[in-house]
Amino acid sequence: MSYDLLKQNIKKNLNLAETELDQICSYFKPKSLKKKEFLLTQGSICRFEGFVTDGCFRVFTLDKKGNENTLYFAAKDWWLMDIDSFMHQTASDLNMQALEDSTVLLINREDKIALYESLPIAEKLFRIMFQKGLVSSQRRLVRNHCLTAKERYFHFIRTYPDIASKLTDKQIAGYLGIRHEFLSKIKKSEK
Amino acid sequence: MSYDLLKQNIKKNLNLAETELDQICSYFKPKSLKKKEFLLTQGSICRFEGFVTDGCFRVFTLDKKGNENTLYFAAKDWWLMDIDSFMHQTASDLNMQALEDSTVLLINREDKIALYESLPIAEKLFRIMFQKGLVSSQRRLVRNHCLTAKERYFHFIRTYPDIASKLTDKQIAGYLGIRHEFLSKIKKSEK
DNA sequence: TTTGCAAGTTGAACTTGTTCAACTCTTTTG
DNA sequence: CAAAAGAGTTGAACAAGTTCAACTTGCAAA
Repeated sequence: MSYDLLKQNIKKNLNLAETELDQICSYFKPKSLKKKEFLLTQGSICRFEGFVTDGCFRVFTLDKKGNENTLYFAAKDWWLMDIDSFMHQTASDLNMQALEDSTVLLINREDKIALYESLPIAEKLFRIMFQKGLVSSQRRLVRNHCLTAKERYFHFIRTYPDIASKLTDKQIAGYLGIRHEFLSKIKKSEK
Repeated sequence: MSYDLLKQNIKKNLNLAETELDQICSYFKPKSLKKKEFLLTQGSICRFEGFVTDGCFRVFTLDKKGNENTLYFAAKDWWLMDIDSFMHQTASDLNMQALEDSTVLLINREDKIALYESLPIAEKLFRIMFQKGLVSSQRRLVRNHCLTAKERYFHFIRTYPDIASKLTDKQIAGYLGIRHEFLSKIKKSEK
């Protein structure tokens, strides 16, 4: 059952009682998407926070030059959200596209607020989750400055081999912040 | 009084009662540092979370090549912490140096845990704070990929003119992820 | 099966940013 | 005040990454 994966994920952050886990899960509704379908598009308002139970998503923005810049990938057991757009109900800068047939568990804004109110320990859970998210985002910032594109590429495929194997080189390049032609040259140079 | 600034900062995130604000503040102890003094050095364990009431800090890592990569600046009314090292009491990758004579309010780990236990709404407060921190970190990641060094420079000095004015070009370059010689050329090219 | 389209490769010319060294200008500090 | 150290500038050679165009390869749809 897909809620088990969500429960396991939560328990990695905070050890909650089974009833609390059930209560949290009760707010989440499953949704399936076909490959290439969008869960969110730039300009619209993000009305959910999501947890991937199957498949994989790509979260990216389109800049003025038309480049697709990937903020992160969300595979099975990862969270998926536009925090800012979800909290303030403002237009999102992000696109979320399924890279394969995928399923997510979604919670909407009213239910998220209700969850925080009915189960105050959920605040701690998400406090811990956002804390961890901030740590990894800051680490990535530092890596982007200290490492060359080649070093970042090998760091990525070593750290997330399972995700990397599902991606095209174009998608990986969009995450590394380089053009796919250059990634092709990187791969040729050291093999 | 310096606790007023902390209270105002907290209220920007969550509207708490005066007694709750007092309770939070009671855990924070002031500490003053002279210009160039370090609040934390790479390799040691971060035993505090801090809030700057006066002065300005630079939070950076030293990479293998000897480059100082600045993660962020923390001026008056900003928070200052190594989340990861503080939570897990592991060696920090960060250095925190006062750029001028400065004062911070510090809370240690035991007191932070006690705060969360005695005042559960503090979880919500920090959940919101970390959420906002994650949003701005992710925005910066995207900017670093979409914008050129020149664009990032002008974005920085326009967004944080008060902080930028306190910094040397070397320090700004360390934040932008470029060498200070190149920043010098950027400034010459468009003025 | 064929067609077509997206993914990946390659080369050449180009732009962005680095490196190093020499120099000037300020700011500390003894 | 003098001396030294740090901050900023400049130029020339270089390295990293981009752009564009042409080509190949793999894959999906009719």
